[in-house]
Amino acid sequence: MSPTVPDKPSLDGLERKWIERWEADGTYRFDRTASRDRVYAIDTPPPTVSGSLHIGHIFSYTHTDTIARFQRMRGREVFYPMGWDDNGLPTERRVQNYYGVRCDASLPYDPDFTPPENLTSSDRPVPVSRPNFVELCHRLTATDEKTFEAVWRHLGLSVDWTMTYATIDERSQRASQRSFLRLLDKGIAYQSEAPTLWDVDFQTAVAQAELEDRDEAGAYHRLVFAGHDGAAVEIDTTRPELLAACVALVAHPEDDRYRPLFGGTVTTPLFGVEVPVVAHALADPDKGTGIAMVCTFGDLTDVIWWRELGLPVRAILERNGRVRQDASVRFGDGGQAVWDELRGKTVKQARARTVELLRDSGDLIGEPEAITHAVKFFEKGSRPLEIVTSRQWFFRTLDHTDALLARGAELSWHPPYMQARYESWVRGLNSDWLVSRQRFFGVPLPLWYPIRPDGAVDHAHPLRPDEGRLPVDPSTDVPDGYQPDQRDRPGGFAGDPDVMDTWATSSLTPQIAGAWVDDPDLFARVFPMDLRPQAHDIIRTWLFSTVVRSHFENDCLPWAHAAISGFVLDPDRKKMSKSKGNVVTPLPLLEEYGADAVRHWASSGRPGVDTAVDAGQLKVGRRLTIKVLNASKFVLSRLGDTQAPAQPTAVSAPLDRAMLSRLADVVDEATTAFEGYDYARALERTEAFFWAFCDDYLELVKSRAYGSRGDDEAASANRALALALSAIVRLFAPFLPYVTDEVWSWWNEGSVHRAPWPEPAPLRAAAGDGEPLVLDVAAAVLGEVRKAKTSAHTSMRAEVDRVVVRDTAARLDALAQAAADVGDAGRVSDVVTEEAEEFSVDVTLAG
RNA sequence: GGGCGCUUAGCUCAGCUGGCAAGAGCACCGCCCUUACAAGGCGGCGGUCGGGGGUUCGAGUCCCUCAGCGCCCACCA
Repeated sequence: MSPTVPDKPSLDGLERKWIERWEADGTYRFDRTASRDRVYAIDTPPPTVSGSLHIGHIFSYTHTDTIARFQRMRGREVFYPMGWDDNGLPTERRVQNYYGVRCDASLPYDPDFTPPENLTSSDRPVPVSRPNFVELCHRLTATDEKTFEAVWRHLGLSVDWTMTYATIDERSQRASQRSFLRLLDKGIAYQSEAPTLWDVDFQTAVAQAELEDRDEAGAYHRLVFAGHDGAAVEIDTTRPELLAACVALVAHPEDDRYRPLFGGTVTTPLFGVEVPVVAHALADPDKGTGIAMVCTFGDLTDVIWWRELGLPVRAILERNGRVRQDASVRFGDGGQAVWDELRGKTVKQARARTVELLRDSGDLIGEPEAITHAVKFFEKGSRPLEIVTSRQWFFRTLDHTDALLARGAELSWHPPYMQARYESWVRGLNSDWLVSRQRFFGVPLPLWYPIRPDGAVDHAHPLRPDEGRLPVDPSTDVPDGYQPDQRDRPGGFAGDPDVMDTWATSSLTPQIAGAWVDDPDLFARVFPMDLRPQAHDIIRTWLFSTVVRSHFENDCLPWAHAAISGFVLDPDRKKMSKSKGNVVTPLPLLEEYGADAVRHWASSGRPGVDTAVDAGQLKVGRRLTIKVLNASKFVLSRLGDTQAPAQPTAVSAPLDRAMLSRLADVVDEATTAFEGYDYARALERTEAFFWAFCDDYLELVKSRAYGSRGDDEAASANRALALALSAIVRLFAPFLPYVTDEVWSWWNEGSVHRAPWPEPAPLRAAAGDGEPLVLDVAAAVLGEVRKAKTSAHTSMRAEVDRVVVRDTAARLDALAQAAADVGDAGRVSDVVTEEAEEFSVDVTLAG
């Protein structure tokens, strides 16, 4: 094919052109007839669509895309779907704000409902039924997904856009519910009425994986408990408002100060309740006064003491975080009056009032001592978590930590040290995986419960659907053997009101994308997958939970490799956050620098390494893409001028052979790097070669390629240029998909992204005995000539009378093989050599 | 408290299994309209590779130790 090169190559319009072409040609379409060994399957992270795309998304998805493109060029059929994580709390919050509504599950469905218009921030949210609310969630996520897809296409992700899924769609719900029921059969899923961490604003239970410690201002309050015979016991507490929930005092069994009290009782201040003094090894003699107040429940240590010491429950907080109206406690003298003061108050208010009362009664010793301490929060929450007792569903993980650690060791981690995070998480697990949530927009737990004749719900005997009925919504669907009018009636049934945690569904992305059970043929071709790409912050959630599900469901790892990306930091290397206002949005960058340049920046961030947004680096990428365009134009213009020989010309000139030999090494290095998931190294090697190729080789060979040394010499140069350009464009293709496909199209049929990845062997064959030293010495001498011209303030076109090169015999031999090219490139009339120990050059300019 | 990572030119970072007379880009300074490229090219300035020990013919590269920064984990009255 004779090259067709534009006169003035430009980046303008390239992105639109190639986005359309790739779509029309189905360039990235997955061929599902490919056998498993030819398939490379990627478990793409489904981005949360309830928000805007973040530069961090651009960063890590680009990493994945370079690997996808490399594998495709290596001949693998790449299974590269895209999911949308639209299920869960973030969507609920966005829908509430966007439409100005609030879900009220007690309302009936209103088929004519339309959301309020012309919202102002002062409008109170409109209550809507759960089905109406879910409709709005679907409506908004559908438009959000379109926006996201447009950005991904702009970035040039080689996703197969015919294969998308959403974590709330029917297929995901079916997979999620099916897996839940199977885990129920295996005894992995179980329900339990137990104290769990609870967010009082979102009014839902929260799992260990969603916790976040935050440093909060607090205070130690020293309180006096009355012992027998007028003795007093002092304790320190940060939560005096829980005094009414106190069920015991606890100290270390070896603590001589308190040993005499064990087995006896003391009386709480204010409330006058008698509580036991008990011993437990977890009590730390060095903390506070060495003896602690156990409340139901102030923190997770309280839960342990309560459980292991068989203490009673005195719960005083409602699920909304306020003190209950009725205490389940019999108080001593005056206790009821104190309670009356506190009930209905928030934790904060109750704390303040309690302290006042304690001070008045003389039970507070000294003043509270201000401290800063870590407090557990729901990662999306704004108030500290409380602990309340509720019925929840769990998946057993604690019994399986050894197996899960073994799975972690089986997985190939890139970079390897990320495995340590997984291990420390698994080793630190302290509860089973809590999967039920008291929310609305999620996959429902596929269960109902019989209602006994006395009206009590019989949670111990859940009613389950056959798998063929899935997905089901127990709030509208009816269990087999029941009629709709038996819902919530004695002798009838009740639907489980809860939904599953978002991770309970997104942990099945390999099964969902691979159409587990629904399409066994596809599933067998793509599962277990090859790659899970993701950022390091969700190792404990998404990565861990996916390993758990695959372990139980398929008895294998879900993928062979995990490629962990770092974070994107702002230009000052600070973590980005909305509150700091330093979040960089990707679209302006894509528009200013172009997708290839943005991808170039992203690809320069090495696996797992946090990387700063860097305008300089983006400019470099922009410059590189323009350089690729221009260098290609030059090379192809040479090919166009030369009569294409029937047989490819041999590469005869030593300089050409040297360049090809060096290039073959680069191909080797880039290939090895990519195989090890180090896309950044592959890029760095390619780029370094390319700039040297342009600055040195092209300049050295230009004159000869134009025919200054005759046709045979020109043919060698042009053959080498053609081989090099073809390889270079393909090496860059995973990083710079737009400019490479543009350039490739100038002299090739078909997309470069379906072209074979370059092989070193043909380059080595063409290079023959090529000695890279020839290129090195020639470039070094040319550099000295340029330096001389620069310091003489003359043009690079200035003629040079004479150049004397002193160097070792070996290097002078190498130079001799390229002396004519050096002379032409430097416009040197006479190149003279003298053997010497050290390299040096004398340049005598003409005139 | 345990663990992981980082510390190389003013800035952002490469330097993989030890051989480097220490690299790139940006920034800075200077030169050049050179027929692929002036939204460019060429050249220059700039570092005792965080500190201290050790192994070695040889250490930015391996070992020990200390310090600073960042992150992960932890039952944090």
